[in-house]
Parts: sequence; C-alpha cells; structure tokens
Amino acid sequence: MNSNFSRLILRCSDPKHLREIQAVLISGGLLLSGSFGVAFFHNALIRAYARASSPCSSIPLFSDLLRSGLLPDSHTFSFILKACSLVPARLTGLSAHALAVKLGLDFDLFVNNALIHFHSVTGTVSDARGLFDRSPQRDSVSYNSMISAYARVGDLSSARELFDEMPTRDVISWSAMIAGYAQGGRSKEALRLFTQMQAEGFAPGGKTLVSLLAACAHMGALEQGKWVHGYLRSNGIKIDVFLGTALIDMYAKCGEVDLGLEVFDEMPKKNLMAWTTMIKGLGMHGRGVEALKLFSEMERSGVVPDDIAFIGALCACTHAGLVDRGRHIFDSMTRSYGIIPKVEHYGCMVDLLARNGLLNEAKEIVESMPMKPDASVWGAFMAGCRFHRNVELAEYAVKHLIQLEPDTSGVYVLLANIYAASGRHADAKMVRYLMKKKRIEKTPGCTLVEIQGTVHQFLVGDSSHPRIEDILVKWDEIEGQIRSEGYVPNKKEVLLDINEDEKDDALSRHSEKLAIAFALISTEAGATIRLVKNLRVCTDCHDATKLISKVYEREIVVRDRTRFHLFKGGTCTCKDFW
DNA sequence: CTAGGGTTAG
Repeated sequence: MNSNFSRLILRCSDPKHLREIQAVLISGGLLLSGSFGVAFFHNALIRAYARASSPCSSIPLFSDLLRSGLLPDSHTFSFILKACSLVPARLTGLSAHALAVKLGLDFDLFVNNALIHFHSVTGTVSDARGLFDRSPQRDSVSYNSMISAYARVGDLSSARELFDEMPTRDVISWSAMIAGYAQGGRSKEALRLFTQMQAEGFAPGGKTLVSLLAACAHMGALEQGKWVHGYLRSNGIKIDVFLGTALIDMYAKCGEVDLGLEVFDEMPKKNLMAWTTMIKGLGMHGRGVEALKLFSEMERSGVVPDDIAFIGALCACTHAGLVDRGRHIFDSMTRSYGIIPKVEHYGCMVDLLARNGLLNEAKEIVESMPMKPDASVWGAFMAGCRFHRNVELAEYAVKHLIQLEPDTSGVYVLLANIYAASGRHADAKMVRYLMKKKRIEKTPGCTLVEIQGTVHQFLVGDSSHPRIEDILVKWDEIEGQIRSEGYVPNKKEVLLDINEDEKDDALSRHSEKLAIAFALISTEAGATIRLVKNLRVCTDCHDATKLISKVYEREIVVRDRTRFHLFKGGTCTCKDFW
C-alpha cells in the first residue's frame, strides 16, 4: 500500500493528478503518517510537485512537515530548494538551508548543487560562486549551474572561463553557453559555438535549438534558421511552444512571416507568447490588419493579453497607419483588462500619432501622460517631427532628449539632420561642434547580409571586405543604372559640411549600399537579397533600393531597427512610411 | 532516484 502510493506519486507529472492524490491521502489521514520519523508521502509529494513545475504547491507542504515534527531528508531538501528557485522564494529557501545545517544533514553533491542553483537564482552570482568554490566536490552539473548563472547576469567572460576550464562538458554545458551568447546579443559566437559543439559529436536537443534560433533571428540568418527547422523535422523533435515561438520569431525577423504563419497554424497549443510573437511579426512587416485580426482571435480563444501583447498590437497599428484602431486598443487595454498603461504604451501612442502627422495630439499626450516621458517617448515624438519636417517641434523634443540622454549620439545626429534638411546649415554645424566637443561618436551604420549561409558585415565607409574593389566598381555601375531611372542622390540628410562630390561619396558608402552591391555580385540573377540594418534606413538608401529592385529585378528585404521593408519592382511595402 | 540548459517588447 505505502509503496504503491509513493510510486504513483513519483511517477506522476501532472500537478492536477497530484492534487487528487494529495486529497485522497489527507482524507485517509495518511499524509503525515511516517515511518522512522520520516513523512514518506509528504516527501514524495514535495518532490513530485517541484518536478511537475508546480513549485507553489511544494512549499506549504514543506511548512506542514516542519510543524509536524517529522524530518525531511536530504533528497527532500534538494527538491524544496528547486521549488524555491522556481517560484522564486528566497526566504523559504534560506530557512530550509539553515534548517539543513541545524539538522546536520549530509551536504552531498546533490544538495550542494541545488544550493548553488538556488543562490544563483534568488541571490547574487557571487553567493553562488562562493558555494561553488567551497564545495568539496564539483561535477559538470555544478559547473553548468555556474555557467548559466553568469550568463543570466551577462557576465559571459566568467561563464566562458568556467566552460573552458571544466574537465568534461556535456550537452547542457554547451547549451548553457550558447544560450548565454544568444541572450547577450553575441549571436555570431553562439553560432560558432554550436558548430564546434556538433564537431565534438554532441547532438543538440530542442532547448539548445531554441537559443540557436534566437541567434539566427537576431542576425537575420535565414539559411541557418531554415536548417534548424529541417533538423527538427528530420530528427523527429517535437515542436513545442518554445520551439514554435522561436521558429515564428526567426522567420518573422528573417523576412519570411508567411513561413512563420505556417508554423503558427500547425502549433497544437498556443500560449500568450506564441500569439504575441506572431502578432508582432506581422506588425513589423506592415501587415497591421492581419496582426489585429489575430489579436481579436487570440482574445476570442480565451488567451488574456498582457502589457507586452498590447505593445505588439499598438506597434502593428503604427506600422500600418491605423490611427483610430490604435486609439481604440489603447482604451480597451484599461477598460477591458484593467492593464495600466506604462511608459512604453504611451510611447507607442506618441509614435502612432506623430508618424501619422498628428503632431499636436502627440505633443498633448507627451505633456499630459501620468509619468515622466522617457527618452523613447521623446525619441518617437522627434522622429515624427522629423518625418513631417516640423523643425520647431523637433527642437522642442530635442531639448528634453539631450537632458535625458546627454551622451547618446542618436539625438545629436537626428537634430543635425533636421537642421541640414531644412537648410539651417549653421545650426547643423553647431550641433556637430557640440558632438565633437563632448566627444560623442556617431553610431556607425552597419548592415549584415547572408550569402550562402555565411553572414557578411559592412560598416559605413568600410573598406575591410576582401572584395571591396569589386563592390565599389559594382556600385558605380548600379548608380549609373538607377540615375537613368531618375535617381538623384538625396544629400539633405548628409550632415558633413563637405563639397558636393564628397557628399555623393559619403552617401554611396552607406553600409546597405555596399551590402547590396556585394549581394548583386555574389548571388544568382533573380535571387532575393536580405539585409539586416542596425539603424533606421535613410531616405537616400530607401530611394536607391526601390530603383535597384526594379532595374535588377530583385526582391530586396531589409530589416530596419524597427520594421521590415520589402522592395519589389520599384516600390516598398512600407509605402515610404517608416 | 535527486540537480543544471529555452521563446516575446524597448
């Protein structure tokens, strides 16, 4: 009887069933009955709940146990620590730790590792490191916990140090390190480590591939991402919500939302994150109407949107110019769901209104919002002023921006561009002088392009690429071709006070132009070209790219800082609105 | 037996 019950408990992975079993035990008065001073079922339940990712149910059981005078064993401790790490519940975990010390329990490898993990999640990395260093013995689990602890706080060099020094690495060590690079935005290193992992004969699991897909999404590495998708299929790895969401995001960020939609439609279970990712993906591609349709569908299916989902919906309105829908959604956020708008939501509204030329309404929001507008709010406002060439309001915005972010180059560059575009060259000069004086450097424009699975990087004015000669020759040819289609270099936004020829030159060295020229000489006729930019695309490059798509009969997909542009036959899906 | 690695916004 006893052993049957505990076997049942330990085999059970569904919290609902566990609660049923618990109810039966309580009604039979068996829950706290123990043999040899140990509450048998009690311990088993604590373990099972922690394992079934229902940690909140473990903790009250533990408190019961302590009140009953029966003793937990050291296995129970590792599970209660796991539960406390998951919740997370630092105080309970600490008292458990103290109790274990008081009881003189055996701190074996399992308990020690659980402690390291607990402290790394609920305390500081250095707490965890202290435990790690003091442990009488360490195995790969201890190392792996420390690696992910460092990765979580972004200390990748410490993580890597441990990774390199550990005697034997397993799949999880590799996976933790790859995840660290992916989360820290160091996608190239994530990919490189993955290649190395495979070379050393480790087969990646679903969890590793989720991180890898995030890295692909970040870099716009479609070929790599597709390879992962193929790998999943050919190895029969089930696409759960995590993998599904990561795939959707990867396809969306690599310019193939429709492939993302296919994955989305095939997902049997969709959680909030999956919906949000799909909605945001459509929004980025300017497919706002579809995004909002999905948002309503999500609401109908009973998934309750959170603040982030609303940001997705509002962004979708912005990129598709749906002002009234945006206003309505902003209201319904509080009215229907009781979500109090955060700065970000006000930022979305300001963006939506300002981009659509409703500058005064946007200004009213900035001035009346219940919290202090942050740099992103002023930034959105200023971008709108710039787009609609309202120098006066832009200056007003910039005064606030410079106060909030006195060391960021973007503000100065935007202001100088506004002045230059409206012919106020003396003011533009003044801004540049300020930048020089404050030693603020302009963030260099950077474009990535994937050619046959390899990602190439171009910086503005960059001549480090091995084929730079060919690239420049090609650009001359391109420029000649598009000039005959009506291209006139748009020098308004070039802020350097150099002569006209040099301005042409500065423009022609923009990183996306170099990348496009390179893509044209290294891909077959008709192949789609995909670029990822770190900044917003400039007006001149946008005009040029439209014409290139027509003259060379290529589809060119450009991922901006915030959205996608699909150039085809001389037009762009953003409808010149970004 | 038990412990360690995962996805979205700005």
